[in-house]
Amino acid sequence: MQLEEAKLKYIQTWGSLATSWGINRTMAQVHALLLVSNRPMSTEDIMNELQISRGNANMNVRALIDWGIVQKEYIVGERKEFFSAEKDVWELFKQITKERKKREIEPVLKTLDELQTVNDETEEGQEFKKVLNDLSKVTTTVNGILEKAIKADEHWLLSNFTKMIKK
Amino acid sequence: MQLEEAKLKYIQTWGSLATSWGINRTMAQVHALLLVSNRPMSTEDIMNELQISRGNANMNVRALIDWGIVQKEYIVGERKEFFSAEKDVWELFKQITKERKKREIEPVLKTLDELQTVNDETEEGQEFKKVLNDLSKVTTTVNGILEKAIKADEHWLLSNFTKMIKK
DNA sequence: TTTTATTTTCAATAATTATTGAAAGTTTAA
DNA sequence: TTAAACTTTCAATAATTATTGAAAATAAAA
Repeated sequence: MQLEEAKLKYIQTWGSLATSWGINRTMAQVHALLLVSNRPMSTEDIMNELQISRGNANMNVRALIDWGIVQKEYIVGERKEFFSAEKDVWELFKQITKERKKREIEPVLKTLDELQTVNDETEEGQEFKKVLNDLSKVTTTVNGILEKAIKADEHWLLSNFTKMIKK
Repeated sequence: MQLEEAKLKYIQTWGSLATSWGINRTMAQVHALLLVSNRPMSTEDIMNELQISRGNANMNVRALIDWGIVQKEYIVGERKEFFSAEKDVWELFKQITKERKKREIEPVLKTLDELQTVNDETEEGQEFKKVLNDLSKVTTTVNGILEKAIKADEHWLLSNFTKMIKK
């Protein structure tokens, strides 16, 4: 397979995985493009490569910057802005995890906590509380795993975790 | 807060979390409904509670059964089918993880492997391979964590993992 | 200044995904 | 059998989400 073909396929693959996890396809593709590119790209470059509109390119690049996984780069003698992506994929994974944890999981934990205050002594009420409680426990556990993964470094994760779970 | 109100809020919360992770909102709501219900429910019950059509209720119940997190129940003297959800939320989390791993992550790993065969000795080609390789490593690691989490029991996860990461 | 290059915004539109509802299919009971 | 109860399917439609493109805003150069 040729390099260009492989890059395209990679961009597509990444785009569809993202889609099935609720991430905008273009956003994932822009990111993949910056990841495999060996030089910073301008909005125009991105538009051309992915065949998308200026508005779309701009919005998604901004979103990626918001997520902290794409940076602006200034090139001397150029007026345009250029963009590049963190090449360390583990770092990228951590960033994404961190953001989604904050944006999506933590608010749910908060709501679950609030719901715990329901005052109902019937059997049904008690069962509901039990489900809520279980759910909070699992959500907290998952949140904790993500939290630790974010703080851990790659080496730790690959070695210690593997060692421990094989024990 | 009253029990019924709390249940509704719970169903909504679950529905929107699901949506942001690429899971159909109704599917999550049907599941939440079965989870908080203390008795098996028929398609009609589900239709009424969630105010959705018969087709929608049917399709989503089937999907949940496919995912292995909802079971059919037969009630003596009743001709209709009834449904109930696994009340053990950790079990539920494991099932979902297992399915999504199989359906979504593993195919990506396969594609990434294929792309590794790209034959390009330029610097650009080598960099691309490096990105691919990093990505495979992270994806494999995540896949591994999920794998082990699926096999581990809740107790293990809550105790050993926490212990280890605090070390 | 004024002009030109560049970025951002957002209403209109397109694409995708979810839902309905009625017809067809299936199962059980009379 | 036949009829009634129930389930499944799927084309049509609605709802949601993504994308365009041109106008407005901003920044740099003349």
